[in-house]
This record gives sequence, structure tokens and C-alpha cells, in this order.
Amino acid sequence: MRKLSRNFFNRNTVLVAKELLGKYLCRQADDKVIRAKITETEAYCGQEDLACHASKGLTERTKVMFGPPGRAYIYLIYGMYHCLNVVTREEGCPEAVLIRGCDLADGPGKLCRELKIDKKLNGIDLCGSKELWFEDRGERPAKINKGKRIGVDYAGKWKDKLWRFWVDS
DNA sequence: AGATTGATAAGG
DNA sequence: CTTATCAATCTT
Repeated sequence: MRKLSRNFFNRNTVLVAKELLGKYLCRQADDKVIRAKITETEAYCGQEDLACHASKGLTERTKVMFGPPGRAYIYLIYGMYHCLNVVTREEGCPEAVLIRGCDLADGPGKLCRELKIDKKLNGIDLCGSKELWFEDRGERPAKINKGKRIGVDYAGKWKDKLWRFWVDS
């Protein structure tokens, strides 16, 4: 069992998205620790990627993505669901991996509800927090599937990028 | 297929 | 200030 450190996230975003599969997302809340195995991720790569929120530039909402790697980018979507992302690459390079699903819940909204994740955790350091972190428990997925990202039809030529990854359940 | 829901970014 | 849009989900 090994906690994922900052240098794990300070790398190519698509690579990090793939390697996060099979890792565990750990959440401490209400004196209990929840461990969820990650089964689905998506990569969002910088200002050029029109599907990435950071394509609009540095704003109040996206500034976490411009910060150092290993931090949590959490936001509210459709007024009711939270989505959890991990910032990758060095400071100033706005890229992130969306955690889309785990063994306890499928879908980013349900995942955050299950793990009690909301905007209060936006921007926290996942490498130094006792509330939310990642663990490598030595498990490696046998097979990684890849496909187009979901819900990004507005993103022009970027919508067909094969930047969604998942493992069979 | 339709309803839900509120933060966010952009425009006046 | 107003308005359109949205990395989703549940119900029909």
C-alpha cells in the first residue's frame, strides 16, 4: 500500500488517467475511511482542448487547474452533481483527470455523492490531505478499454479524442 | 425523451 | 444586472 505522491501527477495527463485505473480513492469523513477502486477516468488536456474547462482561460472556477499537480478540482455540474478531478502537469499547465467511476458508484455525480465530496474540498492537496487521497494497493487492471469522452459534443475536433479509459467490472 | 438544478461565464 | 450553457442523473 502506497500513497500516490505529487510526482505521480506531474506527468502526461493521458498517462496519469490510464494509471489511475485500479488505484484507490480514499476518503475520510465522519471518522470512517472509505476506499473506492477507480474504474473509469477521462483526461482533459489544457487550454487547447475545447472540452476542458480551462479552454476559457484562467477564471475563478478553473484556477485550480492552473495550479500545481495533485490538487483536487471539484465543481458543480447541472446544478446538482459534483465532479472530482485531479490536477496534473506542472503549475501553469491546466490539465486534469476526471474520476468518472469506481467500484462503489458509476458516474462522476454518484461517485461524489457516495464519497461525500463537494465544493468544500475544491483545491485541497490530495498528496498531503487526511480527508482525500489516492492509494496504490498493488493491483493492476488486466485490460484497459478506451473510447471517446462523454458529454463533450460541443468540443469540435476535440470531442472524438480517445481520452476516456475504463476497466471491465 | 423530459425534468431537474444552480454555479459560472459572457454579454449588455 | 440578465441569460445561456453545462465533464449528469433519475424517471417516464
